[in-house]
Amino acid sequence: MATMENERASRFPDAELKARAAWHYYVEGLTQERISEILGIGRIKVHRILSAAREEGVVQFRIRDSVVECVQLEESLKQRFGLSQAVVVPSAADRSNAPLMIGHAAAAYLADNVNIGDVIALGWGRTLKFAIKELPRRPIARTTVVSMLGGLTHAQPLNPTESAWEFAEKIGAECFLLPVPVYADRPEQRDAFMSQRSVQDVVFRARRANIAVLSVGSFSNDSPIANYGFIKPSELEELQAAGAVGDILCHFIDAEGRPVDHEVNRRVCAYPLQELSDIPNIILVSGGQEKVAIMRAALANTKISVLITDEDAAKGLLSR
Amino acid sequence: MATMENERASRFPDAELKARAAWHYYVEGLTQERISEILGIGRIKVHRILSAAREEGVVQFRIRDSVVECVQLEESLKQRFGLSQAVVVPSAADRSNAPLMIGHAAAAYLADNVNIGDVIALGWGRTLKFAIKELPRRPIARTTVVSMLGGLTHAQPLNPTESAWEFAEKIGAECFLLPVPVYADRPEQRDAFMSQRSVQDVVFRARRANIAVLSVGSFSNDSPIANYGFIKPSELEELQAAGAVGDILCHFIDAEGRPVDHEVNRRVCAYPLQELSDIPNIILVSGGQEKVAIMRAALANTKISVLITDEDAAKGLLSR
DNA sequence: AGTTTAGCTGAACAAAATTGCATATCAAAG
DNA sequence: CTTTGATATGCAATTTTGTTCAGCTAAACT
Repeated sequence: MATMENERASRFPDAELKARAAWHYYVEGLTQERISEILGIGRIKVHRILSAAREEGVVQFRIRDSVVECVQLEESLKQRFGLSQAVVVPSAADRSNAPLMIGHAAAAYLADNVNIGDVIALGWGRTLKFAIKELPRRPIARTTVVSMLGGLTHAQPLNPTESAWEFAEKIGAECFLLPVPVYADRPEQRDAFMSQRSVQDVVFRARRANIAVLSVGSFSNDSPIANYGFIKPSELEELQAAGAVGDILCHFIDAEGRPVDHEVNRRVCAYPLQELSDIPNIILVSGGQEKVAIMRAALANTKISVLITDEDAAKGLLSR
Repeated sequence: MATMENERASRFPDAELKARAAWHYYVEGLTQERISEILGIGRIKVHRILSAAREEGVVQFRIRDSVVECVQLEESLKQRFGLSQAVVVPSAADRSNAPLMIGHAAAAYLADNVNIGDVIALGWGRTLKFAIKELPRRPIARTTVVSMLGGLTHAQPLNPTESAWEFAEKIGAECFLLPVPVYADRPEQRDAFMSQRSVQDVVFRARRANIAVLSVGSFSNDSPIANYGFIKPSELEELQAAGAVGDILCHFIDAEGRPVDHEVNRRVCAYPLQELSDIPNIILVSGGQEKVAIMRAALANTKISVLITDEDAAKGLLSR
């Protein structure tokens, strides 16, 4: 197996300093200058170390009180969509921060709800990436993480394989990956890939998962699926023309949640949509205005039991 | 029962705003000015709300990476004192912040280690107060908190009764208090108090606890036991002359951990020291240079199983 | 050696956060 | 309707934090 270059290495490899500085700054409440004296380093370096600590999730923030309005939305969502649980966070003021905020909440949820022995089937998306990043690194015995999606051929920072690996590493889980590209070049190749013994084995494990964590993608142009270029712009247009409102597990579906009839959906190497129902507890993590349509579609045709989202999306889902 | 004035009410009763502001500030990383626009309030008010949020523990900070040197100390402590677990945090740069730092760690420990059905016997101290304050408010089913100490007659911010109540409230536990003063005026009164049916009942419950959380006090002059004035300065001197190095559960003990022979120890209304051995899992939370002697004494004569402390104290305990 | 390059560093500046203080607001009491 | 006291607000001065940039060092390359 090739060397696993697990993201660019931190600029400050000295975890000791990061942790110490973070303690003094966040817990003890000292000023950065004071910390620089204590640690015997420059003030600016302290600042940079603290930034790195936040960046890497060495310090985590947890907001305890629930926001009243959000709690109401949670209740409405549970009722309307038959969820067992809903988490609604305040919407990010800055649109592009939505994944950050929702990911944060998802991390908190997962930290509290993954138990010994759980098998987690994992989807993919920017929001999930943030969730995984913020997950505390605490081993949970006999857990398993199984990726429901193939990988990207050229390693990208945002990659199903990478996400699953990182998740597994955080909770000390065994990790199973689909050793195939997300999209094969041709449908026949997809079938060939998927019928591989090793692939079938991983899909089988995913089917036995008790938790699925997944996200959905929209057609907005900052969507990774649009930008990474494994689907041609022309195909994206065709998909939309065919009624697709977005993707779930890289399958494009229409407003009713049904896969659209398009070649792309026959090239995808992923856990089959219709088999999601084998997984008892499906957690959908997604939010932001632009995701409302695809979220509604996903909710319509998949038995989601937990929804983690933001106010904007929650209101959008509940309107009309 | 008199009205329970549970600490001065927050200056900003609007939990909604606090939570929202905290999300935007800590999770999304917005500036206070930007938040003031979003929430439609003054910039300075945002600042004050955030302060209140920190103050009240609405936001919590968690530092994930362990500090290498601390981990080594933890190992040494476990070995040297036969502990099942040890937690060592960096020492506060500012001496007076030690309780804050250690309390933070204790809160994290308790949050992870209190389980459904646990019965927790609780001591008292500044460090414990901080620990309780930082504890996340999450109900844990069928838990019980039992105070091992009597209360202060004049309500003080730092009060065994208050601490137990707050702890119980945080985890949704039933709460049992010792309805007597910490120190009776005369030994005979102590005996009378302690033989009360209601008191015996609480002591009995404490004896059945599976977890005890306690701290120790030293003779340093910022120690609450010295300042609150229920022990006269002359008595404190006598105690020291008699060999006492500090107190555990308000019993004064010598360097070997044995109660000194002094009237004060016959006036204390608390769970009896020698019965601590009935509680299987005793967590000692304390730290700072000046506590080394009393901590060593406590460790010598009580089967502590978990020690939560700081670098200074850890080094002190391990030296010689 | 001479040159290039990447990585740090801190000085100087810009932005943001914090605090003390004066003023404004409001409700209860007169 | 006024007074009074408590509380809340914002201004301004100050401290702290964040950012940019130019210099420095040392390893890598020619």
